[in-house]
Amino acid sequence: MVRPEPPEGWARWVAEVYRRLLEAFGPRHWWPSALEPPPAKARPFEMIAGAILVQNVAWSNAAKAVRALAEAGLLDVAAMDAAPAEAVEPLIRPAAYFRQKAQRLKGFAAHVMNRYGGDLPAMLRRPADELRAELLALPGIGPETADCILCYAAGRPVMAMDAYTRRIFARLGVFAPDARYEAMQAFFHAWTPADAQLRGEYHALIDTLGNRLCLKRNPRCGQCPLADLCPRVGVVEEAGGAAGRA
DNA sequence: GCCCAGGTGGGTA
DNA sequence: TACCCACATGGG
Repeated sequence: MVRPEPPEGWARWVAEVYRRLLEAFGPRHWWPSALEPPPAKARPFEMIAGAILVQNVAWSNAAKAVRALAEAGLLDVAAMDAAPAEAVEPLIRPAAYFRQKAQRLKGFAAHVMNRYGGDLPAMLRRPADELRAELLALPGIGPETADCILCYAAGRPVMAMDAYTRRIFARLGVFAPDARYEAMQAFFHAWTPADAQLRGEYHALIDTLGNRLCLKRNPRCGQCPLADLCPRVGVVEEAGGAAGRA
C-alpha cells in the first residue's frame, strides 16, 4: 500500500469509487454474451470460452471467435473435446494466439469430460478454493481467468484483477505499479462485501474506466469520475520513465 | 507504421 | 524472485 488510509477508512473509500463508477457508466452486466441474440439462460461454457479467448486481446476480437464457435456447434464441452484442433483454430483466429487458445479450449473440455463426464455445472459447484486450484492447474488458466470463471460462471464472491486494476489503482496511489495479483485481490476482498454480483460489477466497471478513460498513454483525466481522488491528475504520463511536468 | 488490447507459461540469472 | 520472451490478430 502506497497511499495512507483515507480519513473515512478504506471500506468507505472503496465503496465511493464503486458508486462513482456505477453512476458514470451504469451497470455493465458482465459477463457479456457474444451471441446475438444473447441466450435466455447463462451458458457456463460460453462464458469460459470467452474468458480464454479474451486473454490479452480486445473483447470485440474474442467475441468474433465465440460467435464462430457457436455457429460451428462447438460451444459445448463434448463437441469441443471431440473436435480436432485443426477444426477449432481457423474459427478463433480473430482472437489471436489461435494455436495456443485452441489447445486451452480443448484442454478445458477434455478435463470436464474426463473428470465430470461432461457435467460442467457439477464442476462449478465445488467449493471455491478447490475449484480455483483445479482451474489453475489447467494449462492456460491463470489467476485472472480462474477468478473470472469463479465469479461469472460459478457465482462466487471473487473479484478478478487485471492490468486495468493495477494501472488505475496505482495511479490512485493505492498500489505500487508492480503490485502482485494476490495482494491487489486481498485489498478488494478486505474492503468489499463478499457479494458475487457486486464484485463482478466492480471488476467490470474498473475495466470500463480502464479502456475508455484511464488509458495507458494519454489518460482522459478531464472526463474521469475519480479525478479529484487521483494524485496523478495534471501530471503527464511517464510512459517509461520520462519525468512528468505540470 | 506503431501501439495497444479484460494473460499465460516457459526460460534464464 | 525478477526479468525476458513467445504467442498473433484487429482497431485506433
